[in-house]
Amino acid sequence: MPEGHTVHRIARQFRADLVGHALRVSSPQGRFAAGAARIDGRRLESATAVGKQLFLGFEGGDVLRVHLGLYGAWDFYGRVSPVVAGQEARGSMGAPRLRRAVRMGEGETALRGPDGGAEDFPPPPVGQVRVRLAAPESVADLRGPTACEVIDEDAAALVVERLGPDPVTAPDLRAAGEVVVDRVVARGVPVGQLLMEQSVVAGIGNIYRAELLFRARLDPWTPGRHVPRELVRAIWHDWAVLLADGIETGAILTREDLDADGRARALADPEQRHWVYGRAGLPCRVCGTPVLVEEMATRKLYRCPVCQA
DNA sequence: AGGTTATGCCAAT
DNA sequence: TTGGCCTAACCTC
Repeated sequence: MPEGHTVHRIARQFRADLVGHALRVSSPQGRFAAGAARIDGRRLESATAVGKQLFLGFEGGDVLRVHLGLYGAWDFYGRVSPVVAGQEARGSMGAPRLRRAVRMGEGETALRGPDGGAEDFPPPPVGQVRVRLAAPESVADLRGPTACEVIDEDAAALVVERLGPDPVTAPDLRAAGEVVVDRVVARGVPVGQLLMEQSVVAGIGNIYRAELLFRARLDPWTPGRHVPRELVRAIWHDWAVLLADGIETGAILTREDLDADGRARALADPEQRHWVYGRAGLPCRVCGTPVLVEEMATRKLYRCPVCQA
């Protein structure tokens, strides 16, 4: 269940271990057989993330576009290089998975199953694998995506055009922020809903939405046009900060009140990572008022009714 | 074994 | 606004 930070980490993993190699592309599950055949044997030239979308550019111009949706994930096997300096590599990215990466040698990892037994390489596909991308030393398996298709470069550019700015890919952070401000204040829709609209700003999901609004002490139900431009600007820059941190750590940790030790504890314990997300009924960490959970456009919305008044 | 839930999004109504 | 997609973990029974 990825928000923007996960997809950027996946793009990094591809750049570290698969870009530059001719890939064997298959669809063990069978549902993507035609698409796989189209790019099988070609060299992977690029891997880029914009918002929650991943674009894998192949020799010849075709692009594999992948969106993980609610429960998609990539599993990496074989050589799984650290994505962030000094950080152990992980074998699974996306929805929570039982399998975990285990260090094997200099920057090398292999996956172990729940039984702890090492698997051989390349491992037989387990379960519903939509696509397997295989380089000589590294394999990436995709399961449960909401979108997985081969398109040409023009179509890929069109998808990106329809997305709002992403702090990682925006050429000018400040200018991109003004685009987001204009799009938010032009609408009467609640700001909590607008932050989740990928055409307004790309990459924010339900957790970052709840946490950004708490950090801004802003009521999610405030209509976009009633939010001061300066406050939208601040939220955009805060999003850039949280996204960069999420890419580094691989976790959504939004508690700016924690010191280094507190951060380390929160990274190990998901219950300590957030201000309000997933804390319905628990006391607000600032004022003690029970955190509210409501529905907003079919998604759960968490907020403190006192701090975010 | 079966039901529920999830960090998402689209088409149909 | 509703239902569907699609996968796996995490309950409860």
